[in-house]
Amino acid sequence: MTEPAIAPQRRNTWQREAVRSVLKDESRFITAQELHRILEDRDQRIGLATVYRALATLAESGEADTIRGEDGDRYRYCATEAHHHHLVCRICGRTEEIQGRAVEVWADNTARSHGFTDVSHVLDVFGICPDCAVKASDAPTG
Amino acid sequence: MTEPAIAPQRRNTWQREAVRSVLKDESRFITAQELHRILEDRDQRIGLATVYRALATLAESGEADTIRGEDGDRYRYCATEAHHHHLVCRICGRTEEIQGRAVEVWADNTARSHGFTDVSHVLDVFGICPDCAVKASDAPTG
DNA sequence: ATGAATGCAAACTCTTTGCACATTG
DNA sequence: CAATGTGCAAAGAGTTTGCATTCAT
Repeated sequence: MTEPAIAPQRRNTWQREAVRSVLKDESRFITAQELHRILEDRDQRIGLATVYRALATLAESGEADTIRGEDGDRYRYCATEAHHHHLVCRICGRTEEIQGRAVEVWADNTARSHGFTDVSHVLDVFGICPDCAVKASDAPTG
Repeated sequence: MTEPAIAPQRRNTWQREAVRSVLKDESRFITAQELHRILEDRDQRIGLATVYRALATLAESGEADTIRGEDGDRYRYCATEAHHHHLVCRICGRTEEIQGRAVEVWADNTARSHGFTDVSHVLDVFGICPDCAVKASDAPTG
């Protein structure tokens, strides 16, 4: 089913480490371009293409999670190896990893009852985080 | 909170109706370009930009659902007005609308326990539908 | 009539790729 | 030293937009 795929060797370059580092510092999903700009602001000169490639590699190896935003793919460092979901702040983007055994079971059963097999699912929860809720109540009407 | 938004007027053009029609015939999420090609195959000459605009309008009004695929945004006609999720065949794309009260509650509670408010969520289930499962078992090894 | 919708092409944004050069193991 | 990774710029893919024209109301 899957390709013979000889596991490609991976070299440790400072670029790749820099990308990983930024990802670890962020608690939200960010785009390749955002990450690239962050590195430039730190005077870490790196090619945009390299950032794209590094992120793709990290995602492929499971070190990072991906979601598609309206402005492109977003990446986030994975704290948990295990299957999990995300609780994302609609305003600041801050993200927390959450789990829900019940949901896994529900998804599985529902799909099976429709005759589907090989079931998987995507689930993300959105809301406004405590910090942003406070700021919002402070904000003027306009 | 929301804009004053004077409800924009909508005119009934055959183009918009054609897009709606294709969408109703499909049981899967399709891209603007796919839909455009389907219309061309029917000798319905229509601008690609018009298809994009029509789909955006339908999505905005809630008549269609959207998801982002790797080849762009995909649309599907909404059978249910109410909140629902999708069970999508990973092979043929066929999609069924499903509901799960339990999941709604779980998402809400989980988010709240993390201090999040104004909660919403996105959930899609993927699998292989009965038809495709059969075809797969028929298929040769290579 | 009159303004919303269409069609076309140009413009845009995000992402990928070809290739020469630099690096890692 | 051989395979990988990097950087840059050009190419791709999907989507949006400006504008003159057409059409629904």
